[in-house]
Amino acid sequence: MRDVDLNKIRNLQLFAGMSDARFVDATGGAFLQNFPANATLMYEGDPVDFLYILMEGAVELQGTWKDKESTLAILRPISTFILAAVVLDANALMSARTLEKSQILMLSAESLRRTMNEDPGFAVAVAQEVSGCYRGLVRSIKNQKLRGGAERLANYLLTLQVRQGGIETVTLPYEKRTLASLLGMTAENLSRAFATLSDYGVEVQGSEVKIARPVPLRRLAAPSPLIDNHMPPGKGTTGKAAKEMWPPSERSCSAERG
Amino acid sequence: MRDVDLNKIRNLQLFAGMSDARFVDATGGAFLQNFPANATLMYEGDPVDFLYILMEGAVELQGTWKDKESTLAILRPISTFILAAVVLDANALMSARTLEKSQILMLSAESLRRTMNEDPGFAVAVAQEVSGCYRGLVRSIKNQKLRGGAERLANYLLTLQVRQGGIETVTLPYEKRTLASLLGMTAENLSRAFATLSDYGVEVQGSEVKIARPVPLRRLAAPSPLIDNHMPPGKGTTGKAAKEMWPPSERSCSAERG
DNA sequence: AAAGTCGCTTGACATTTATCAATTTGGGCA
DNA sequence: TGCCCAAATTGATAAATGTCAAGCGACTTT
Repeated sequence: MRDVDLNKIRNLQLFAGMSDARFVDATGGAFLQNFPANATLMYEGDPVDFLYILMEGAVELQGTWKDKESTLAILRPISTFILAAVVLDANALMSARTLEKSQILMLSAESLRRTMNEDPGFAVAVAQEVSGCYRGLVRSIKNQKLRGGAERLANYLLTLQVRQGGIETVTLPYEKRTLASLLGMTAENLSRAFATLSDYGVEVQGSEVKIARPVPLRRLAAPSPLIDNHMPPGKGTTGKAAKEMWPPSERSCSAERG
Repeated sequence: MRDVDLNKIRNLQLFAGMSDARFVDATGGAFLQNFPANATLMYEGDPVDFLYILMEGAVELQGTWKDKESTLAILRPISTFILAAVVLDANALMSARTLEKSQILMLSAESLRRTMNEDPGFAVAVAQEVSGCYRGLVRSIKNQKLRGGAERLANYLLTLQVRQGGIETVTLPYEKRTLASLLGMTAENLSRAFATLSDYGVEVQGSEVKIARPVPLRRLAAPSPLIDNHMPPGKGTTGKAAKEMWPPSERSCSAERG
């Protein structure tokens, strides 16, 4: 295990408050693994022996039922995954596969559970990280149940725009069929949703999407901080918990209750 | 604060490993509140100052967007809610309202966060509880994205049957329009979904639903432990974490990978 | 008991989404 | 460069779901 790799995760919120000695102990059996694109890391139902931390590349979490499958989330570095299963020593509920060549750090689940019991700060950090993931899923369900296809796409584009620094032309970070599955629709319907958004100034060319008229697009999308996380880039790259702590909790929102 | 009430939550997994002294400290500012049916406890977007624990009654968690609303979960005693927001000191992402006359215990969020930092066992218990909630949401999203309306209803009925002890005739625990929203459909479509299931031996009379021919219904529903939690009643009433620890993690599920 | 309310159901219709088939596009590779 | 394959798009059609309106039935209120 190269020190340079461990140092990257040393800065994660998850390990922030930990003493060096305990960090070395917790990451003792860790190893860094390289995977090609489209490698399945784990099938849903599998027992979970490791916490995975994506260092480079991209990982898709998906669910399957009766020959159907759906993408539940797509992760970018640096992200942990299947943390909840590690905490509960339970089987995975989602499959995980790489979308690109990826570098993934694997930490012993058992060591981490032991460390949780020995290091109060670490247990708190884990609780925070899982809480962040939980809130991400709440957003995802609301997005899915309350919005139609074109609305989900419009909001996806606006969120992407924020994450890419607010520029006019955003770049889709993965294939359209993957995006379609993430947005809960077929590839065909994604094409049609893009066509619908052309009335709102969305111009597509390959993976480049120009948001020519943001105002009408925004009116259609109606993004909400209670569904969409528009955290600016660079603010919270150290975990899902940090993403959910932005913006700082505000008092008295009664004016917006409608 | 009556001791008899505190004793009920003393037995929760969440407070299991805690010393009596610290328990008294953590629950210091707690109070038990009675609410009528249809009382809104919290609007989405509100700052969260308390952890809520439902002692009696029923609570609906719902999300709103653009005049649409959807039920995300319905809780029965004894359940905590908005724990993730408490952990992160963030605003609520869901509204909460009572469906029936309810008794709810409210614990100071700040005290709990302090206790997490002081009591390692408690922090671990919180991490486990949130992990259980997280996995419940993963199941919910898979249910929503992978199944059609009639399939969701069929699985709901089968899960209900297990929870009510395996009897032939189950009782719907709340109004059909609420159930419809929970299942992600309109009340009209729920009626039609019940009509569809009549071909599979489902006979409805008011809130009584007779599952006359379980075998064909099961074939349609195709329940999966990776989506549906068929934990038998009485096994894990002490929190969402316990619900997710059942059944015990099994090694080698490769035969079922398909 | 009559009137009214509310939840549920049913039918007709509109909209959305999925499916199937046929091309077209575009990227990787010899 | 040109070939080849997978991805993306488009059209036609089917299935699922939502919407609107009417009616039924149980319950409450007066």
